[in-house]
Amino acid sequence: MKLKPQLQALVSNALKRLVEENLLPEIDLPDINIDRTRQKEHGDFSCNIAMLLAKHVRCAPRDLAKLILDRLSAVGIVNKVELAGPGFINFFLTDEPLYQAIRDVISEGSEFGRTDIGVGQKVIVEFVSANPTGPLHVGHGRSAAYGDALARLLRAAGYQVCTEYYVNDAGRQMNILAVSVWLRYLELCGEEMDFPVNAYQGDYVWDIAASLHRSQGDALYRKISDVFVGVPPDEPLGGDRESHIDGLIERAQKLLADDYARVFDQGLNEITDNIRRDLVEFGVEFDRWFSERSLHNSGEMEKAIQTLESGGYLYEKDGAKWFRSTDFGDEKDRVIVRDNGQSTYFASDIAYHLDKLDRGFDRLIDVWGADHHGYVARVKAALQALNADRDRFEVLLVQFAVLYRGGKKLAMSTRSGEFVTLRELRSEVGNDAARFFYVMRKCEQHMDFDLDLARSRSSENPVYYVQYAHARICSVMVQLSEKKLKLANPADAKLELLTEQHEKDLMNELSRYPEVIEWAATNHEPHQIAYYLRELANGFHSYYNASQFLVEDKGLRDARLALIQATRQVLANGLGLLGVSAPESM
RNA sequence: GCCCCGGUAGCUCAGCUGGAUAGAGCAGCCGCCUCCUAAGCGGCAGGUCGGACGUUCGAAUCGUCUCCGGGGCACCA
Repeated sequence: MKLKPQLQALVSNALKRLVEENLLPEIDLPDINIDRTRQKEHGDFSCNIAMLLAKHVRCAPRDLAKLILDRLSAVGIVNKVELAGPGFINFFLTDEPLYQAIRDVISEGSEFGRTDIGVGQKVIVEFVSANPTGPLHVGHGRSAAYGDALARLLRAAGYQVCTEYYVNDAGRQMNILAVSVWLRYLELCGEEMDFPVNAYQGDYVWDIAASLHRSQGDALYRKISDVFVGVPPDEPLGGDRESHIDGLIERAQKLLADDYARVFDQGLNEITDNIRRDLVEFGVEFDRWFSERSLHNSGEMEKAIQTLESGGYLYEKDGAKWFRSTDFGDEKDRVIVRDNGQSTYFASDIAYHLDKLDRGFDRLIDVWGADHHGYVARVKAALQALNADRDRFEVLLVQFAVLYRGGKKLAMSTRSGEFVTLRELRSEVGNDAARFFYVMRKCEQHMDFDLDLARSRSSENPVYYVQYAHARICSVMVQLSEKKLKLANPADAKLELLTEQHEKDLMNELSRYPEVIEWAATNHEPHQIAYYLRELANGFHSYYNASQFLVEDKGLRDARLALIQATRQVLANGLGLLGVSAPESM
């Protein structure tokens, strides 16, 4: 059984006795905090309940602590209890829980650390969901690494987790991509033009146009003079970039008619495939890719709008249909159907989140880029209007990652095609370093991503530190067999032979792992795992430097090997949660 | 102007929902390989926790104000 709940029960029982003895009034007891201590002199765990209650019962904290302390019943794992400082109750434990941790790791293996706080709860985690208008860049990479680690963490905490990528395969941006592809295609056919400012400029557009040209030949060719007929001028000619590109979309749809879908789908499919491959190579696989278009086709979009309409939450203004989101705390009302009859992205977003709720998820978690924070209020507003519990919906905003190379900041912009892609990052620094670096920072923290540091295969690089600990342990086991020695069943090891301080410290770290998972999962903070792993690795490296594992004494040797085997297991489990490999040699 | 995020050691960041003397990595300095991988270990040095006021027995943590940096405020996605 877990340690903290045991100690909580102990304190809780003592408080009940005080109430029975009329030394404490019957009040609502606050949660009893049991914390790991920072310093050894304070024992293993401490409780601050006396200080929290002192004021309510008008009693000096230390006096109250003494009363509680005197009523704590004796429990096997508690060696000693002390009253300390302004009123802390400090628990000193026996070594038994430490040994138990090792036995647990050995018997549970890759399952060690799992907790049950999420059992029975279905949660969907949506992340990345980048528009299929270009390759993933390093910003998406952070969302991918974070979202994936979060999903793994929630699973480890017992939640039933579904991961999903929402594909924006409808809407204006996709039309802009289609036009960009088609214009490049026309250029491949020999036409010349001023490429629109607002079109996608990246080289990948050429690639898509080229494959279109290979498969379709000149079938999609139209005279360039026809294309630009009646289209408002582009920005460089004194016009407006938005109306210019919208005009081109209209012309393309008219001139290509049914063939427009070919161009559109070529762009969509090629980029989506590319994104999917990128993510798979990065170690991120989604349970489902959810198509925005499917919401249009299934009628869910229309249904969502209807529901809002009949609830009286919509009104017409300037030819558009508005949602009264200000009624639910948003700053201003939002358009959901434009005056040209097109529904907005917001409209499909409402339908999408409604769909998630219909699928029976208890909690919806969305991981968005920080630049989307303005959308949180309106989506919550919509869900509330539709009688959904808005608190079941949670958005985690991932702040930007800024790349540095040679101490210089790298500029990025999707539209202009100037960005570092996730693929480039991975090939430069490797998957492991990329994922570890991404996940080392809490998501709401702006991140400076130092490429030189991530790339360096040296001691400066934090990811190797943890991996090295794992590899070192594997290497010890290799040495063991080279010496023709064998480890008996580690479960039978005489752990009481582990008396050195480094050994106790390391065992203590191992016993802490399930608590770290629980904390990290409830707070959606995978970075806690990264920090924990660093501390665990540090505990091991110190031990390694101080003691020899492969000693003559078989009993001691087996005990030490059981300890480092357990350490290896927990390192592997933790790295696995972050999507980082645990190499057997380096 | 309004909203979100950040401001902690030279640099990059943790800091367990308000606790005991604020931590780590890197950079700097000093030590440690006849010994299971030195991608390691130990030590030294380094901080007005942006600032002010407030709440509290107790504040890096909570509240208000303020300064600085990033982002967002579309009939774009």
